Amino acid sequence: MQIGELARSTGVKIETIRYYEREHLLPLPQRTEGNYRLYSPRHVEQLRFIRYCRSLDMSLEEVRILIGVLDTPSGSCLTVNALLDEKIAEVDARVNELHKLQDQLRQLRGFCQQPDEVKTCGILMELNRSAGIDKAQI
Amino acid sequence: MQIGELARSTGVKIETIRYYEREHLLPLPQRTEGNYRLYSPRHVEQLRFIRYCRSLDMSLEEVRILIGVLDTPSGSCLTVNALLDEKIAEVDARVNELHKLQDQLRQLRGFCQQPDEVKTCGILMELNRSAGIDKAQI
DNA sequence: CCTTGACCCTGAAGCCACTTCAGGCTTTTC
DNA sequence: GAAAAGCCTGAAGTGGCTTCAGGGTCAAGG
Repeated sequence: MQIGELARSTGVKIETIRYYEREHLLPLPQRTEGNYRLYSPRHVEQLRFIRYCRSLDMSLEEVRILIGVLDTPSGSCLTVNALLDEKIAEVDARVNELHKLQDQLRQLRGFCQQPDEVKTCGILMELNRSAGIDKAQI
Repeated sequence: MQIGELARSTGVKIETIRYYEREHLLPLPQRTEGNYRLYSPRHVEQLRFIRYCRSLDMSLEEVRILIGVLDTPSGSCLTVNALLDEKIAEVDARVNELHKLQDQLRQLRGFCQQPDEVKTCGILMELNRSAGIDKAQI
């Protein structure tokens, strides 16, 4: 299976596949006589694993760790549990931040209901005001 | 006011201030004979404005747009309203994504309550399984 | 007068996870 | 035999900074 087919069957761009190879996240594939990459089902599996982890917001470094763990089947999975706990905490924190951000943005939006002149636009006035007192608040 | 004082009084790193200057987000400051940057209260104000916008998750490009709008006080603020509406939609979308992510991560975490051997770890098994059927699901 | 230390300067490179680009080779199809 | 589709490499670009190397400036103390 050539790189194009791998790309189509996983939905991952060709350039990204080559990038993962450079980053040692995918094992080196065989090559044809014409120097084209040749992939095995094993590669498909590992690429899907990487993408699924990425869809769970893991960094490539974290994926690298997981792949390392998978490669020593008799070891313990403590690392995996810790990694996941940390990730959960990160996402929770980010959600809380974004909730606050939503409030602020909606409040700000309320300051200008219809298009105004710049100099009297409530949003811009509020942005300037908040920037000014920002330090005092914190 | 030299760059160090500006940094202290706004909580922005010196290197970041110089970076904003390179990016034309801050006007060029005067210089002393010894080539030190000299800032005015106007610079303090604008730097605070930038940081406040950044704290609202705006990109530097968006901040650049807002600064441009502010510099033409007699224009309309339609751009500002549109920008903010878009930003609100983005944040809402991101929050929804993260909520789904939270569910997935917590469910995954449930697959391995106590440290296991790698080959029987529920998390790793589930990661592999989900990666495999991922495409079929979508 | 000289040195120490705090402060400042520039330009370049590093970070992450890719994406894009330039320039060229291989294989298939007409 | 020529065009089109597919593949190759290495380098540079993205955003929003941060870090680094290698200097120059300035006030205070000995």
